[in-house]
Amino acid sequence: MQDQLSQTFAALADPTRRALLGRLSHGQANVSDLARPFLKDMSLPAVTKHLKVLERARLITKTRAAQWRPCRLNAVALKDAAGWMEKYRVFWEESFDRLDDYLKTVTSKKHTKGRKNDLKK
Amino acid sequence: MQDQLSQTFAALADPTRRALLGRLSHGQANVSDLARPFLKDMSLPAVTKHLKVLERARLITKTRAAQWRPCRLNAVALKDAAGWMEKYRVFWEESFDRLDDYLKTVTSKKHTKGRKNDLKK
DNA sequence: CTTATATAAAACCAAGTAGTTAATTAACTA
DNA sequence: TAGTTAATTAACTACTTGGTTTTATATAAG
Repeated sequence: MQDQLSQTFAALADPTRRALLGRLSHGQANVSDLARPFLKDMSLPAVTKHLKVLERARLITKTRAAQWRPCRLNAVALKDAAGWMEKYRVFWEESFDRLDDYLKTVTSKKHTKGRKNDLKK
Repeated sequence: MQDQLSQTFAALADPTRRALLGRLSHGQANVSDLARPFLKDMSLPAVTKHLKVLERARLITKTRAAQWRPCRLNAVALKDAAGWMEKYRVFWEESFDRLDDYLKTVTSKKHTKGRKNDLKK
């Protein structure tokens, strides 16, 4: 993976990782705390790997305290991802706007060729 | 991939696919129109595959018109993804809030064991 | 009926992902 | 020093991804 935005979205494309972020939104935690809820489903190294993905995507930061590795949420990358999505907000904010936009698209493509199809709309 | 949200984020984790969505935000287009800007970098089947990823993630809808396949943006899945991110908005909205949150986390973990470490903060 | 156009499907490959178990490192504790 | 706890690393496997080239299908146009 190359660019930051792709890395962020890729890191979010996994329910385990999203749950880890959810846990960290309540406060910092070290690896075994974070892993505990998942140990019925997967091993500790699997969680460590997920954390490494989140760390490389700069969604969390890991520090050191004795043998523990406290992790904290880092929301900067989330901000960028949310910023990218903002451009599309207008497309879901009201469904009648989408219809309006659709009609504009159709008419701008067709208006040199007559308006037969307008009957249907 | 399993859940809708993961599928959405995974589909967004590629610059080509994000550019395709960007193009579709200006109006519907068929496959070869969409592919044109990318044909220096990759083949047409590659673009078709990207479109299929977007389609399975329900980010676009493909219809039929003669031998063309007009594609349109479908923002519902984007809405859900943006909705998920909303929970984290508070973590990037102002950096001093993050520091405040951090301090609350630290003190709630340590206040039963004395406050020796508070000197450092 | 033949040919050109638009798109999809098939078969393949290299690289990446998500998991495993086993071994290793590092720090505290007795 | 020996043992325990926390976490990482290594080696391996199965699956997925993103690309390729080649082949096929469907529609339109002569």
